[in-house]
Amino acid sequence: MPEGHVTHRLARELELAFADRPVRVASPQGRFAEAAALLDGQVLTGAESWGKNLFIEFGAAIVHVHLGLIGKLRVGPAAPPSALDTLRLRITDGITAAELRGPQTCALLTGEERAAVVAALGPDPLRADADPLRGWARVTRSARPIASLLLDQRVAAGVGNIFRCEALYRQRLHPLTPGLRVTRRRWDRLWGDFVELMPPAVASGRIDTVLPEHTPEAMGRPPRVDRHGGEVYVYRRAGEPCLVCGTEVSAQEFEARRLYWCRRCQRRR
DNA sequence: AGCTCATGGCGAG
DNA sequence: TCGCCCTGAGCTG
Repeated sequence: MPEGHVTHRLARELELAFADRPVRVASPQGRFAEAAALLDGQVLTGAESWGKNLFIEFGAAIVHVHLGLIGKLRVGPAAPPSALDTLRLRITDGITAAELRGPQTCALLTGEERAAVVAALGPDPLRADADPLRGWARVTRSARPIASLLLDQRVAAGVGNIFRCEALYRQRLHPLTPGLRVTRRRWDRLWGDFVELMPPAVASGRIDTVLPEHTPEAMGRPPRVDRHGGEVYVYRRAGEPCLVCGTEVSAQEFEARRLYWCRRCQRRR
């Protein structure tokens, strides 16, 4: 579920539903029970996201949520919760309810601790104050492959496997290109793709990366949308024809994640 | 009913 | 580099 667009979207949804109102807070599963009891009945003062981290604020007390690979936070009309054994956190005002399951992190933080989490992150393309040069500084002095660097949250906070594969495709960059061989111009364009693609993903809840001239319809093929809901060039399309050149999309395990690319459009150099 | 995999990240070795 | 954590959807049988 979770690249940066998801957590930013959730922050918006939480603010819209609960900001400046007292809420009921509970942890039916029990693992967050002590903190939940402390926050129950308090005013939810705001919600903010930084990369893949979500901060839900109750005055000075901050709930830090990181969904990890399988975590989900669903915000919707309040209804009796099911599967209480996995329900880590529930926030409700009686009208709307937010239900958190399977997070990698759900912890109560002080402002200072939150600042430390943020300080460990690189620039977030979804934040207006992001400085892409901080990411560039790491890329240009690293021999690590660009595919590895793009998942490093110190390089670009909030970028995950879909945005990584898709931005590399859009810039026709081979995933294993060493960072120090990536030119400044190419980095600017990669960053530009994140800045261009991520805000619409926050708004829509899906990741769309395909240019109008390359959509399956434009190429005379049936529409093809990934399970995550978006239209993409290579992500999870192994063996299918590249939308631009028709070559079978390649896939390979790389650093415990699946990497997708077109060996013809993204040549090594 | 069971198995596999997933848009992450951590710590041990 | 690997194993591990967390949950549930989408397959296979």
